[in-house]
Amino acid sequence: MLDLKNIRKNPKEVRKNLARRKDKVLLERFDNLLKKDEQHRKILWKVEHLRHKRNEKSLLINKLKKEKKNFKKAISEVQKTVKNLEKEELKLEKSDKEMNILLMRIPNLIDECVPYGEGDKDNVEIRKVGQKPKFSFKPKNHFELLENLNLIDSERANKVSGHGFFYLKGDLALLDFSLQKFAIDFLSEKGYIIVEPPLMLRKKPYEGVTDLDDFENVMYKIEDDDLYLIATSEHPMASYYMDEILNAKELPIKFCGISSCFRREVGSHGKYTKGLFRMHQFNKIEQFIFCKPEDSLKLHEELQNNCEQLYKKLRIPYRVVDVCTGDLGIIAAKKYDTEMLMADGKYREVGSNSNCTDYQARRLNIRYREGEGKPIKGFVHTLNNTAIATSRTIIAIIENYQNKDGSITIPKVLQPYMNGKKKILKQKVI
RNA sequence: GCCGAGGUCGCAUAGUCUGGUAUUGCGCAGGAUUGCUAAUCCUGUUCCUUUGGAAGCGUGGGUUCAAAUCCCACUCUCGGCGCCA
Repeated sequence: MLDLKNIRKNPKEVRKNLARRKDKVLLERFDNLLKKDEQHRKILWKVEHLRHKRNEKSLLINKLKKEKKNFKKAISEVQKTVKNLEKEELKLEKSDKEMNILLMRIPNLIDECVPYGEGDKDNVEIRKVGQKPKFSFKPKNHFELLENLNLIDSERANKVSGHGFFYLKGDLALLDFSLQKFAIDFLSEKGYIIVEPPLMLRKKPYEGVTDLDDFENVMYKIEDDDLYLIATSEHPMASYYMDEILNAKELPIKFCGISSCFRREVGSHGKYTKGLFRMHQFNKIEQFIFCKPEDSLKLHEELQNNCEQLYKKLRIPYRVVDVCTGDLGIIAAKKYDTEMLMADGKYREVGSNSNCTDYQARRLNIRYREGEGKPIKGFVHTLNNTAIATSRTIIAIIENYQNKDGSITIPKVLQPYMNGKKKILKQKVI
């Protein structure tokens, strides 16, 4: 959510920033917001005026009552005002709701250096790291490899849970755990606090952390309860401090979240869906930071550096792209995507690093002050980046580390986590 | 799940029975005073179209000219009991 006061103060500047997205509908929406705000304040003034009239009369009634004078006439007089007020208050309530929805749908102001583009095709490559592996044979897709090794069962998962679910078995399940522990150890050493959050959240925190459209397309709702399965641990970590005031002396606060993630993935059929790339449920180690506004740019780079170090240690070729205006989404002011090289020679997203500035914090009402007893200074900045999403990283490992006989070499850094095993071989059928 | 107590502005606290300007202290900001500091005093500390208004007492309804206060529902926290991997 943007600061309405700032919009009122600098409507032209805000409009200019939004215009960089080259989205006509958005600009119309923004102009509509400005118009609505003007109307809204008129209604507000009217309501307050009527309330004033009523309050004055109320005081008079009280005075007459105390003086044991007749107050019946005053009451019948004020009733007209009250009726009128009720009408205007309904208008105000409606206008207030409309304003809120409009404001919630205005995206974050984008950082100056974000490149312009219409979609993910226009993202700008910043760097490419690692060598493309050379195979003396035609490399296979991870799903085929995993099926041949008896490490995955999608048919039985489909039978019991439907499309998009899998049983990971044997060394594949172990590889998943190993990747998580590898990332946890790395971040823990850097001082990130390990957090295992709730896997379900109420609607209120959810409205704070994400775009409203996500409710239909992404989130699973728990029937009979006001609860949603989390789509990423970013969400429970961001809402951890909801409605709280942090002490700047404690900032930045760095979290390393561990969780399964649940996504409905509505409308993403046909987009490279075979196998582990798009699952309804996967595991992710996530980095999350609360910080002072002046530190967020620098920490955004730190988060980026962290995940790149992990990928370098795993020796998987990757590239980093600067996400363009059209692919940025609503919450982030600036975003880097990290993409790993897959067997078909294409780079695919494995992690996403967002600087949300104060947009999320304003929605969640997370403020800070310079010290105990000092006045509230403003909203904190929040940032999040994937450390390792196991499923997608597993794809990259399987496809980049495959051998001619169909076995998979385990990356050196993961071998200690895999009981010293160096290779994944065909498992017994079960 | 049951019983009990509670939720008041940044923090603490009074008011709730018996409806009538939300009290007081602390913190913070600005000003006055003062060799400096401290103390003291004044104003402010949410929103608005600011010589003035309005709102705000966990949330949402209701009753009323008027609700922190009365009624209903919900929610969270704490304590006790029950169930439980």
